[in-house]
Amino acid sequence: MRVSEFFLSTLKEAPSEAELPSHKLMLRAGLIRRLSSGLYSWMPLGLRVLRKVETIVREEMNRAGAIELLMPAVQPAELWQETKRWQKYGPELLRIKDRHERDYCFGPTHEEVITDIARREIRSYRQLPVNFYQIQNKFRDEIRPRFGVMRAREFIMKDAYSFHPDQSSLNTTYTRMHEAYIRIFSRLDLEFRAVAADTGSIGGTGSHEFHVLADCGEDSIAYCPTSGYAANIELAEAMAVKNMSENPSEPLEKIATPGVKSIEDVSQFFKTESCHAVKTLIIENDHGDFAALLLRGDHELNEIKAAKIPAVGGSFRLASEESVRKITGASSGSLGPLGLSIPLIADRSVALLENFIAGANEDGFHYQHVSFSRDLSHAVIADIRNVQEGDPSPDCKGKLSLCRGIEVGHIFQLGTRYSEAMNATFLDEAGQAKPLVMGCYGIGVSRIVGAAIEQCNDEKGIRWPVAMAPFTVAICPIGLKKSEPVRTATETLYQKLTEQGIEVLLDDRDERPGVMFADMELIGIPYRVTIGERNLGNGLVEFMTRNGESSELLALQEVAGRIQSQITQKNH
RNA sequence: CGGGGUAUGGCGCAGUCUGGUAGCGCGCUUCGUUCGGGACGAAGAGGCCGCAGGUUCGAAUCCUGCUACCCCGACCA
Repeated sequence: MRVSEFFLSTLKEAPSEAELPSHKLMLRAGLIRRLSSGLYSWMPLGLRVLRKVETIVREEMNRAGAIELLMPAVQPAELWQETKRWQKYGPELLRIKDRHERDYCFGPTHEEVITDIARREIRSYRQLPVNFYQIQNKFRDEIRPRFGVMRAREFIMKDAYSFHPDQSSLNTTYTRMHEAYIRIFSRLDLEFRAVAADTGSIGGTGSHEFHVLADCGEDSIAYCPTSGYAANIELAEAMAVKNMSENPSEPLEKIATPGVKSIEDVSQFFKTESCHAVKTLIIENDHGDFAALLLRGDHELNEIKAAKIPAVGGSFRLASEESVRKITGASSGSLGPLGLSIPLIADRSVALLENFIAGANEDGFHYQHVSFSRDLSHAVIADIRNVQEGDPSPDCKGKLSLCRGIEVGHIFQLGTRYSEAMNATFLDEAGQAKPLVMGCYGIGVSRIVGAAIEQCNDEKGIRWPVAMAPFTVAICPIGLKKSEPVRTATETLYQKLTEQGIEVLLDDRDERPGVMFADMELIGIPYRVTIGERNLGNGLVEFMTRNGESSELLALQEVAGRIQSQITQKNH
């Protein structure tokens, strides 16, 4: 491709809408342009990258035995009503009406549509297992779209749905998809991690997420370098941890603590560490039931874990100040577990405490020397906190570390949740109708592009992994208009590389070298060949890699071979 | 949804407090000189100052309402 026949649109300064390095670079390099909040056009250069990602995803899905199809983006409300998700999915579901006032939505995901296809098409166990996938635009009306293409409202997703006669067949496909995902992110040359995950609102029996590691990631990942354990912090099991400095229990004592409210105040007042205090959270669930959650002062509540405790009863929020007063007789800041008549749920680490401080449920008073075993033996003990750096790994083989990740893939074992709701059955060998067992597997294709830049950039711009670069090599001829030898050498090389199937971007603009170099570096082309009269006199051209590791003079005839060997080297 | 901020040419910004013919840098067009790391000179093009009302002889500027976009938050009693 010649720049004169392509469309490059680079900016020296990033538009003020962008904050994140990857977002700024995508705008500066002219990969995307914003239409509206969370809506982006893919410009020609960006589309080439997107297609690269799509191609790798498609190849690996095909290799893993999945079959491509394409479903409508707009879906009728009736299907969503069958699974009750028309109500449950909430405001993220973009609902639209047609001219007859009939309800539709723009699909945020396609379980309903694919299950509808399956119940019409699949009759016999002989047709199973089968795994369908598509690469398609989705729309999710995010609370707060941000980071450009990374949390856009309209985005491109690869979604696959598998159907099985039984769980063991699902397990086989699930494992195969897990392997396919590892191949995909490895081929894309990204630093990533597969982690055990919460199944969230989609539900089901097992789930893994794939995260591209980056500090700006919106997810926290807990992993154990020694055992290989890795899980989303939402799921990672928090083991009970004991305070080393714990003293044997002393008699309960009520202390006047005027103005002492937060855990920080408490530890200052009592001149101790926050791990010797317990915080009491009064929560209210969707049915109006209250409960008290007990956490060590230095620990954080994990809402997802807590919502699964029967005594909590599903999703919840902190109780209002009035409710808190009605239940405890005190205002927040003096709350404690003693004497409460609502269910008590204590974190595992709280249950080991023998000498802690807690509010007295009387404004301006705290207890010290509370003993869990003596005073709170009636409480439910559960894992309701987030793991912390240094916590023991759940497999007892090391200590956990934390890092941030961008979720680019998620696989689920769905079971029969959708097939039962939509009556999607097949006949087994005995002629019995059974619900189809399902799995689903998503990859955020457009998000991968942003995540890759977040991971691969420097002060000059993007540094694409070869696998997703819009072009593999840039040719920058110096004095193309003036110099006959430069022109001849440039055309010869361009022809040769093109014939070899290498994707070349020839900068045939009549620009000064600095402009060409800066642009090619900004848009992140992995290799660059500079052709100028200075070296051409000796039959040489300059070959350079984007990472700056090497810059060398090669004979013109050597270039194609060198690039070819660099690429194959990369693929191993 | 709560809090904060912004809106002036394609991009980045000044001008608003203190009302009086809309400016700077980059980019763009033309010509000339340059040409191995974002050149220089000259001449140009391009703006409903987010939208709607109001105040005023006069509004980018003051007042009211709206819209769009960005950031933080929606765990810590």
